[in-house]
Amino acid sequence: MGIKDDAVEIRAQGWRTLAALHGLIESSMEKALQTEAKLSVVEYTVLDALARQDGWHMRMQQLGRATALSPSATTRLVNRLEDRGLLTRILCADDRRGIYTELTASGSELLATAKPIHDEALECALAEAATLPELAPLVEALPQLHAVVPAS
Amino acid sequence: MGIKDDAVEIRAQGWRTLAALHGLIESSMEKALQTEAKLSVVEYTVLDALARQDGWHMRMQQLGRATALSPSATTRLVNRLEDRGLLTRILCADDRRGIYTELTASGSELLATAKPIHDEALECALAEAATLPELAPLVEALPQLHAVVPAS
DNA sequence: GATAAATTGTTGCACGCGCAACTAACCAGC
DNA sequence: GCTGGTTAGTTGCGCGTGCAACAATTTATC
Repeated sequence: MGIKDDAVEIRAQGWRTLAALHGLIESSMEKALQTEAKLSVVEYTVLDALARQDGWHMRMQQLGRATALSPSATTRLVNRLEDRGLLTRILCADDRRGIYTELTASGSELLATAKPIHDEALECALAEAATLPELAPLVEALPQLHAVVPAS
Repeated sequence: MGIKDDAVEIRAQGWRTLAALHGLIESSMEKALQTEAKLSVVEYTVLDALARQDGWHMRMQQLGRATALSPSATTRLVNRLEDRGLLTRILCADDRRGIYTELTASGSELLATAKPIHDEALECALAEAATLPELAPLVEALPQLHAVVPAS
């Protein structure tokens, strides 16, 4: 039974580390994006996700899953961004319940100016986290997750 | 310059994975703890952190850092838990600005009943995440972070 | 084709959060 | 001891979020 308890404790420890690093990055990135681009982290996430689809449309539900947000929060998030002219709703023809969203020109423009801010805040937060002994292992493990397969 | 861009993109990818996994775990654990123990995730985190100090006292500020919460949120979080009789404020004598918090008996009791719920929700969420190809690598990397050094 | 069931997205409401401004207590320097 | 500056914790306020209930559309069953 000791072995099983160990597994539980190891998972809990990993989760605490994950949550701590997430909180550190998110809060510092939130401030940077908010003051320099008038964007919250989730708003940036949406713009970035839409841009990454590149011409492909995303439904509200996919947006909700990509941001871990409830349907209602997704609705209002899209409302805010639409009111600012950063994206547009597109009723899709084959399923009239569904709603696609698409970046506008000023949306991709704002994303382009926000990306360097996002990237720098991320690098900065990771550097700070690397100095904390309980977070350093996770910081070092992150880049190795999606290791590039050496070109053949 | 391509190399530097790669590093930025790899960091961003790691951050997206981290955020996605965090959101998945947090939202599923939130529901479990909320319905079965009337506790939010942060509230559980506080009780757990206090219990882990085991007799040692924590200041509000430390609590705020442990939960990545603002000072005001920390105050109200402690208020809620104190109103429910789960912890008590203790004015500390040598610095009369500082406030220590301590688990009450019913606080540790509730924590004891909530821990299995927390652990099971975590295991369940990790299992689900392991089935998603973009999250699986991080799920597998987590337990290895604080690897036990083989006894010499 | 009509009805039931499931799915998609939107609104009313209460609640927890961060920011800014504030009070209280400590800590220089003199 | 008193003044200026810093730190710890608390409140007012606006805002974003989840939950539950809802309207609109699709899909299944007969």
